[in-house]
Amino acid sequence: MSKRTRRSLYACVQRCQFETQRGKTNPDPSNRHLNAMPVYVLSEGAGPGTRMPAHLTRISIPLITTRMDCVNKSVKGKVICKGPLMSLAANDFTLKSVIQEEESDVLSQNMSINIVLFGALAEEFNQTVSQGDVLVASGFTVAESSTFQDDKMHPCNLLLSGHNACLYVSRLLPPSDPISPVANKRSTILSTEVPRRPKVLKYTYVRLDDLKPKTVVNVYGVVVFFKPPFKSRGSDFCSSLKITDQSNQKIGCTIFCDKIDDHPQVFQVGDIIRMHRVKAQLFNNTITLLNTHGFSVVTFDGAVASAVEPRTSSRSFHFDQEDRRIVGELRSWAASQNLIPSVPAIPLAGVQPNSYFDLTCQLIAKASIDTTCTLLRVWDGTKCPRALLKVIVEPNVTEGPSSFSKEKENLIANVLVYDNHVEFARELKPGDFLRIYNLRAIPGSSKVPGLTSSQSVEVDHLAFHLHGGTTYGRGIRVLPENSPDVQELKRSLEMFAEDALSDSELLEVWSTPPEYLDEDTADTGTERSCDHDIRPVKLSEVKRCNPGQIHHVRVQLRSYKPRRLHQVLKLYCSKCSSLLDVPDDELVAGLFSEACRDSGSCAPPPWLFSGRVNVPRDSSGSPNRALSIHLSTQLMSEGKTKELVFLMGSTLEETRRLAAGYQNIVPVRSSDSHLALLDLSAPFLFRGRKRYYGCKQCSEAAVREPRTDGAEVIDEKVIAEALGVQLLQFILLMKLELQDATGTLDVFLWRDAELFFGVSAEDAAVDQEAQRRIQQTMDALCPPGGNAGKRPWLNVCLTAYLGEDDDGLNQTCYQICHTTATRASSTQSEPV
DNA sequence: GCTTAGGCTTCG
Repeated sequence: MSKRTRRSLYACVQRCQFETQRGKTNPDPSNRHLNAMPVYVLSEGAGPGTRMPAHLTRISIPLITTRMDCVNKSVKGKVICKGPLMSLAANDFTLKSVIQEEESDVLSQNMSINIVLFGALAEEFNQTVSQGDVLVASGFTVAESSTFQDDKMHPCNLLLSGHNACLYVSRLLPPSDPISPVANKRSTILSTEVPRRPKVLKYTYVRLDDLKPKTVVNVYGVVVFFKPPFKSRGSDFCSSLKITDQSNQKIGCTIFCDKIDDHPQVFQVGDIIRMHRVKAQLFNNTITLLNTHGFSVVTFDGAVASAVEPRTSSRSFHFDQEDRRIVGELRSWAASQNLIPSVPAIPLAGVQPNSYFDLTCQLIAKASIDTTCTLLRVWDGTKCPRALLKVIVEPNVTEGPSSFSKEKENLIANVLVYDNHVEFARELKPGDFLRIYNLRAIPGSSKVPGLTSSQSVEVDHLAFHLHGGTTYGRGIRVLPENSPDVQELKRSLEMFAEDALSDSELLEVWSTPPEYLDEDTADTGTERSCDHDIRPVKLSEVKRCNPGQIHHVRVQLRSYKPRRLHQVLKLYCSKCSSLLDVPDDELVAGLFSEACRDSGSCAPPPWLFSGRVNVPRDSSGSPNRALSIHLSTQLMSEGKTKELVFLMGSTLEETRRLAAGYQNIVPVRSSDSHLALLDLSAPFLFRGRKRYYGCKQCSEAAVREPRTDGAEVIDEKVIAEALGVQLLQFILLMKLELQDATGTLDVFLWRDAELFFGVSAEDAAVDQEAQRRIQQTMDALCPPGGNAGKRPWLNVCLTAYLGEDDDGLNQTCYQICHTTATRASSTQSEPV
């Protein structure tokens, strides 16, 4: 923007304020052109809100209705369309524009709305507002949209005219103009208006080859070795670390703190660590670092692609763009140095006998065997191909459930922890997520306490031992709920959620301890299923806390989005974390007909047998077509002709019909005379009514033969792996507005959405019953058109975490976890 | 308030 335009805008603001001061109210629309109605242009770079009147309550565009009370309400959106200034009469104008609510994470219909401006406001809007600007409107009225039938946009229009109408406009500062007058002006305002702002501390970090003995410094480094906190002979826990940086110096660090929470949250080699106030000291002629008074530590995941999320128990810590930069540089440097171990974490399914490995798992139950040995019963959702050691213990010494279904029993590993780890294990609770470091898999071990004589003759089983001592970083860490590893683990454990919900044994693990249940549970719509030992707090208190904490709240559901429940369903890539809408049938059908066009002749690979199949007719009597199919000769020889076919030249509808007769259908096309998969926007696999999608970014898709190893079930995972497809996961994503006496809070429901609804996202994609259940749950928690009195009170567990807003700035986000909607008793048609 | 550990497998 030029200086000149800006001056005129400021003039406009002043003039508008002048008009406001005169306090004229002019309800007569014929006079509206006489008034200059305010278009306030806010400081560039700052969002609207910086100088917005505090009495305005923002209302979300999808929630606008003609029945709403518009007094003191505001609406915010980006100008996505600006119509021409139209003349109604001499000196009277109107202008139509479309604004859209900017919600990148939650999409809903009705995110855009027409706004119609009249009189001088239309003129000013025409002169000062551009497409792309973000504006906040207030003093509007709501009318039915006459164009709703045609544009399908929003059933309402916003009308802005008269004295009360007001627009606040903001636009971003062009990055190429860093010393523009506005930028200068802003900084002047800041320094004069806020002179007592606390001085921003600037931390300096010493490179690891620049450490001088007896100095107290701040350092950054990449962890190349660590021992999780262990009890020292003194009064503290001790963490032992070795870190390095671009100087390639490797420096040992020893941290003593009496609380484990204050120790560095290092979970794996490659993590990035920042320490403030550590002392360099000579020991054996080598520099080591020790924590000193005022010590603080923050750690980060070391993966180049992961979010820069500080891990700390500190309630306040300094973290800015400079830190972000340093972490990024250390990550890329570490990646180039191969510092991150090639075998990061091994699931139970991948354990090799006689190996040492780190296991990420959930503790299901534990039992003391004797003073030097404790049994931890854990699972990670994968099945170890070897028979596992069985340990029999008395039910009365077991904490957590003592018996399980056969299916689950097969997934449970018995871990025996010895000596110093026994004390640590005492603090663990069933349900905890753990990483056990340097666990050893021992084949055929027979001399185990608690073994029955009949089992001791079994020699082909694997035993897991955590030997005494701390060498090689041996130990156990409780992983925080928000760690990506835990989230991934939970996703795999959720595969067994159906068992879990019906298993009485899990109720033992998960049920809320009775002392924390509220008295009036009759009216609650949700139940917490976590075992956090914390008291419920008010939303205002939640907002005052730093991210990284868990809160229990008692709230009502004020609103939610998206309102259209099919939009709740998303596709998620666990590798690159991208989130996609599920493609609609029209788009998919288009991709199929496009693929039909290039289904010319091609030479299939030798492992495929080619044939033709007749498509079952549909009721409309469409022509009977024969399509090319290809079957794996290996599977054919095993008589499994229905298990997997590659189908060419079919329409979406035909594929859908054929899917009734084949377990797995992979649609293919001809590309440069060889077989290829369709564009990955289309499902790469049809399994009955279920469709599976792959990530475009993370897949290297090609038609390859699945390794089936005889008995193995051919499912979407086996096929995705064979085809080089990174399988996208169905997830449910919603944004809920919670409310209690102290205010409202926007929270996400995502990670535990399946638990919340008792419905799997995959089922929600195909099963009307599952969809109905989600709808009924939301209707029960937030009755449509109902008043606040009808909304049940909900007991909710919230996790606060650090996320990034659209501008890459840190923002505290909230997520509902460990919470289940109770089967609504208020809805009549609830299935049993 | 002071000390603790200061890597480097394996009894069970």
